[in-house]
Amino acid sequence: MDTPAHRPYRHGDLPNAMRSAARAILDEGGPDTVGLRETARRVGVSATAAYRHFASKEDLLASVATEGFRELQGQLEAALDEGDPLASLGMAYVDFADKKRGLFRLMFGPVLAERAKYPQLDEAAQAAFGLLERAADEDAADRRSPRAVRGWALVHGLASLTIDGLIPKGEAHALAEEILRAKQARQAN
Amino acid sequence: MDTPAHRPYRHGDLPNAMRSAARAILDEGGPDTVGLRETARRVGVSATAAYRHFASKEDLLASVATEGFRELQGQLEAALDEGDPLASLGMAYVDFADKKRGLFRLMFGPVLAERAKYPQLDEAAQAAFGLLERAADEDAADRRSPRAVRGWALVHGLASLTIDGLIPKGEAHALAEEILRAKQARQAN
DNA sequence: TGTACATCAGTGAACGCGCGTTCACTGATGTAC
DNA sequence: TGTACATCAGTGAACGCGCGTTCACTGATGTAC
Repeated sequence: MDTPAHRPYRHGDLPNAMRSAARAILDEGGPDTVGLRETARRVGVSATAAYRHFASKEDLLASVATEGFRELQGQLEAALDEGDPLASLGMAYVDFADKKRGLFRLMFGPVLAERAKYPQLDEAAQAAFGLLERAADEDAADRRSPRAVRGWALVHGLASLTIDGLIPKGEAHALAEEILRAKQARQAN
Repeated sequence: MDTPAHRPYRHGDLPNAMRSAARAILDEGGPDTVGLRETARRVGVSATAAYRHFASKEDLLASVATEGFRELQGQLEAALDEGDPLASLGMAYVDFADKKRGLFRLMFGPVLAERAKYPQLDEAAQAAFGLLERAADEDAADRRSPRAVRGWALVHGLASLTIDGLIPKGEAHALAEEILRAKQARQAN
C-alpha cells in the first residue's frame, strides 16, 4: 500500500496489511491455502510479526471474515435503496459471492465453523443475515419462518452454484438476475 | 471391513477400503483434512500402498467424488418414484448433503474444480445434474433455462445453508420440507 | 502335480517441503521527570 | 531540552509435525509348461 522505499522499522498498519494479503490468497486458492507464513511473506514481514497483532492463524482468519460480513452488509444496505428488496438484495448477494469467492467461502464454509468463539465475527454475521432475512420476509417476526429461509436459500444457492462453477461463468449473472426478477413478478400477483 | 485376524499379505480390496476411509475423514473434518497418509493409516496399510491403485491423492479424491455422484443419482432416482418431482428430489438432495456433508463439499467444492481431468467423475456428475435439471424444469429442452436453474438453486441453497449450520440443526429438515412442499403447492395453481 | 518365473501388491526408509508456533533478541518509539 | 527507561513491533533461529511422493525392496500369487 504505502510502503516507503526504505522500509521503516514499524510497518504502520500491519493488521490491515495482513488482512489484505490474506484476502488476496483467499481469492487465489480458497480458505485452505491461506497460511500465516505466506501472508506475512507477501506483506514483506517476518512470519512471526503477525503474532504481535493476531493470537493465531485462526484469529487472523476470523478478523478477515468479520471484515467480509461488514462489507456484505454494506453492499446489501446499498442495494436496499434500489427498490424491490429481495431481487436487489439477492443480486447484491450473488455479486458479492462472485467477486469475492474465497472470502465468501471463508465466511460461510467450515473453516470458522465455531463462530461463537469470535464475538465480533458473530455479531457482524448476524447483522448481515438479519438484513437478508428481513428482506426475504418483511413481516417475519419469526426470523426462521419458511418464507424468509426460502428467499435466502434461493439466493444462497445461486451464489454457491455460481462460485462452484456449476453455472457457466458468462451466464451466471444474467441468469441470477432473470430468476430473481421473475420471482418478484410472480410474487406481485 | 472383512480384515481377518492375521492380516493377509494382500488386502483384497484396497481401493474400496481407501475410499471408505477417505469418506470417514471427509465427514469428520472436510475435504482439506483428507490425507493420503492418514487414509492409509486408517486402513492399516503403509502410506505408499495407495500408489498401486491411485496415481495421486487427487486421483483418490476424484474416485471418491465419482462414487458420491453415483450415490446421489441413485437417491434422486429413488425419490423420483415418490410422486411430485421437485419436492421429492429436493428433499433427497438436501438429505444427501446433510448426511454426507464432507462428501457433498468435496463434490461441489473447489478441491476438484477441474472435473474435466477425470472423465468418469465428470460423467457421473453430469448424470446427477441432468436428473435434477430435468425434474426442475420438465419441459426444458434448454437445460440452462431459468426455471431449471431456479429449482436447483433453491435446493442447493437449502443444502448449503443446512450443512454450513446457518439453519439450526434440528429445524433444517422440517424447514426444507415445508419450503419444498409449499413451492409445489404454489406451482400447482 | 511340480517347478520356474513373471507379475503384482505390498513394505519401510528417505526426500524436501511448508506449516504454526515459541523463544530470546533487538532496536525504534513514546513518556516521565 | 535532555536523559533514563518502559513499551512495543519487529527479527531470525529453531521446534516438531504431517504431508505427497519416489525409491529399491520383498514376498505372495498366478501362469506356462
